Amino acid sequence: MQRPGRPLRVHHPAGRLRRPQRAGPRRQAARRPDHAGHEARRQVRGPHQARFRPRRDHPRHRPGRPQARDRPPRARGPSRPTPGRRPRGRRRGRRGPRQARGPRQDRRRPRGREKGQGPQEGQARQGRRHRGPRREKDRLGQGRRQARRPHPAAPRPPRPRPLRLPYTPHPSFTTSHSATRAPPGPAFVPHPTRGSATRARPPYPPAMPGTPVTRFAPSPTGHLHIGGARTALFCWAFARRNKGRFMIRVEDTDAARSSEESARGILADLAWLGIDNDLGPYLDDLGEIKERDWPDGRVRTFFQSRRTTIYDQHIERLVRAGRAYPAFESAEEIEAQRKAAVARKATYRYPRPADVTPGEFNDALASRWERACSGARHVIRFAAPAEPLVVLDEILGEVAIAAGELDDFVIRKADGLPTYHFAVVVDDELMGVTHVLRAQEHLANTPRHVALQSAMGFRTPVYAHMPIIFNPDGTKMSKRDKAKAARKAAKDAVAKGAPPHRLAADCGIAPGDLDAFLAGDNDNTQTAEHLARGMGVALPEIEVWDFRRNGYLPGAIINFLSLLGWNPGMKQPDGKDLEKFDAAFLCAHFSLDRVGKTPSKFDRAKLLSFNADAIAAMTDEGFAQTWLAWMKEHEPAAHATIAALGVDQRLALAQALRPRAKTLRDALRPAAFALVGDADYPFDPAAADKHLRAEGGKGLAVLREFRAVLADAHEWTPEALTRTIDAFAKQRGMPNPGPVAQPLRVALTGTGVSPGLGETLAVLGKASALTRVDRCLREIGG
RNA sequence: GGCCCCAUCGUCUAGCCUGGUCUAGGACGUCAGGUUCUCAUCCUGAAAACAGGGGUUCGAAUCCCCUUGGGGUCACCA
Repeated sequence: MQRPGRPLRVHHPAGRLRRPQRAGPRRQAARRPDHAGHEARRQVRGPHQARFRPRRDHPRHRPGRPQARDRPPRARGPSRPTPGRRPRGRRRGRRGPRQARGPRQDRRRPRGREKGQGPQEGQARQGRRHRGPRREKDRLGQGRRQARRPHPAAPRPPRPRPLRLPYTPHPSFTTSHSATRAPPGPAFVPHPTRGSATRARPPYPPAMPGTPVTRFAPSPTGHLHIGGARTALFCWAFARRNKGRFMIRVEDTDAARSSEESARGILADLAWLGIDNDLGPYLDDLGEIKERDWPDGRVRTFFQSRRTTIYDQHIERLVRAGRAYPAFESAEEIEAQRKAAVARKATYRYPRPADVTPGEFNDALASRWERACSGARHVIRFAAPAEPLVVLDEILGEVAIAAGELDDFVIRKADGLPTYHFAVVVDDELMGVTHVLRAQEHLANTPRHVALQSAMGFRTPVYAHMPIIFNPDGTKMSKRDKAKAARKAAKDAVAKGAPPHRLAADCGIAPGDLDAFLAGDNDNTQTAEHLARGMGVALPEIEVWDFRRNGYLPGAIINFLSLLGWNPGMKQPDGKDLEKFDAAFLCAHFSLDRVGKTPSKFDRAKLLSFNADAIAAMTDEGFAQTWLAWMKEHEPAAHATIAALGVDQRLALAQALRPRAKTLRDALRPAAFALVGDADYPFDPAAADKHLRAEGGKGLAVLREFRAVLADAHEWTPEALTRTIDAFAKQRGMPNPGPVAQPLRVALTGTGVSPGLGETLAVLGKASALTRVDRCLREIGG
């Protein structure tokens, strides 16, 4: 057991991977009362005692701290040892050889120790001179930190020790679990999307024992959120960069909201992005979910809902160790208490029952356990530790949480399923996860996890909390945004006089569902989408699926997402910042120490620009292929028409469309002329007036003349046709081809806007082009 | 409200760790020109930021403190 008042230190499974204690955690430094006091302490305190200075040393907690103006003069000069600095801003406090200053000599000291009592005079100075090399290339985003060793003369800091519990771990913790329902299946089957060429030689060197294992753990309650995709991407890139393994685990412990269909969709989106996993579920060629385990088959299934037996064993272990207990209050009772607390502006914390003594499986707990086992409805709560917790975060630095902030949270719900906190901790341990990269919204959960790990004797993985992605307006990007947008559109429509029952019928929604949705009773995404489709309203793109459907390229999304919170920090030969790169580049260069702390807003305009550039970078052939494949999935009718075109025509179309398409869906609009029959498009009256009828039908006359030229053309390619138009204009003494091009454009497409005429003619083919011109001359020319 | 995190152009960011080379660089967007058969692409240019205050220093975007602002989290959701 930890001594009270002493922070629980996290420790890492693989000692060599573990970063040494940071010397410059922002917060600890911030607690320094002032330079003078600091200076004195720096001189006299040995490194190790300093490490356990509890946070009560914060200046705010210490009365009568000296003010700045009371400071004595300080030593000057460039060689003056710099006091621990407060890291600020991006990356501050996470780079540089801080550790070598001597481990935290100026930050932590045991409670009660006063200035001037430390034995190691001058230690800090020495430590500083023995800094590790600068900016050395880091693996695991930690290399720089590894270089920061304490000075050899410095006493070794005490090793963080795992908490011991009065039990031996259940054999199931390290071996296979026959109780789980997972099919046996082969261990480590090759990834289907890697293709046969790479099957013989894996694209990534084989993972060695002790290499990092990251995981992406989605909850299958809907599509893959774009923020989730970023998390998955960084986890994946980190694993690839460090020759580790990337795992997917399905957190489906919310029985009411989880579905296998969602899991399938998320897996498909991940595969579409090109994020492949070495461990956990994947989709096979038939779209069936398969799982890939460690070679020794230790996990069996990565679906948490199938692992309840395992969680139950750990729950019992915890209860018998007196670190968890059954509680019998109903959810309603708790809710009432919480509301009451909120009403009197107090923070609600679950009050630990008087008969529960942490660490003791006494009679009271035994009878609670018996009552629970005999079927009484209950939850299991964790007896949270009373001591303060400190969590090391690769991105944020050190995050401390005061004692008593944690209450006895629920670890197993009344339905018998574990809560997120518990399942995560158990599975990260059992599945061999070494690095947890997740969104910053989980930061506040981390102390719970660390406390749980300590209580269970588990290792603590390396944590890295990534900045959150927001909407441009600063609100959190959420699936609810879709519901909000749809609700607003629908309410507007109703306000303008559309009867709700008509709206529901038009959109294919049950009237009751619509009422509930409009009233804000639920944020059902499906209802929102039906509504949007029925009303022809575009919903905000929030999920990967939205971007996929709207014709974004996975490469552009990967590139854009990478830049949300990370950047390579490299220049191009022309001196500009490097920001266009592919997934392979990311896998080669990703590191945690270039991940920022600042939340970012999701700028669709920039993503659109990235997508347009990605399309511009394709070949015409590649574009034609990708576009066709996209249409087949999302616009089958258009696909049928375009697929019927000849190869040359398709290529001409690609050539025409590619420069003016920002997305694959975008290409549909300029392609409209090719999607209609020769007699099926109307002539835009305004365009016809302007380009054909104006000035006494000048345009019509030119068109009539050019029709003859067209009829004589034998080389029917975009380039040749463009030359024909130019030559015709020149011959007629026109300053530019406009006077012939615009009438022709209206004739061929019905509008004044279309791709280049060479391409347009080539796509249509000679017969179709002449038919269209004739029809125009007939209908407009009379 | 408690606890925690964050702070450079409108947005994404470089620079910060290791203070001077920063009259702060790039990208997206915006605006103004130009090329072009329309639209789009493309080219050139411009406007645009170190949140505020204090401290340390010969010198602060950079180190320290405070304030302010933004965000996260406080579930039998994950």
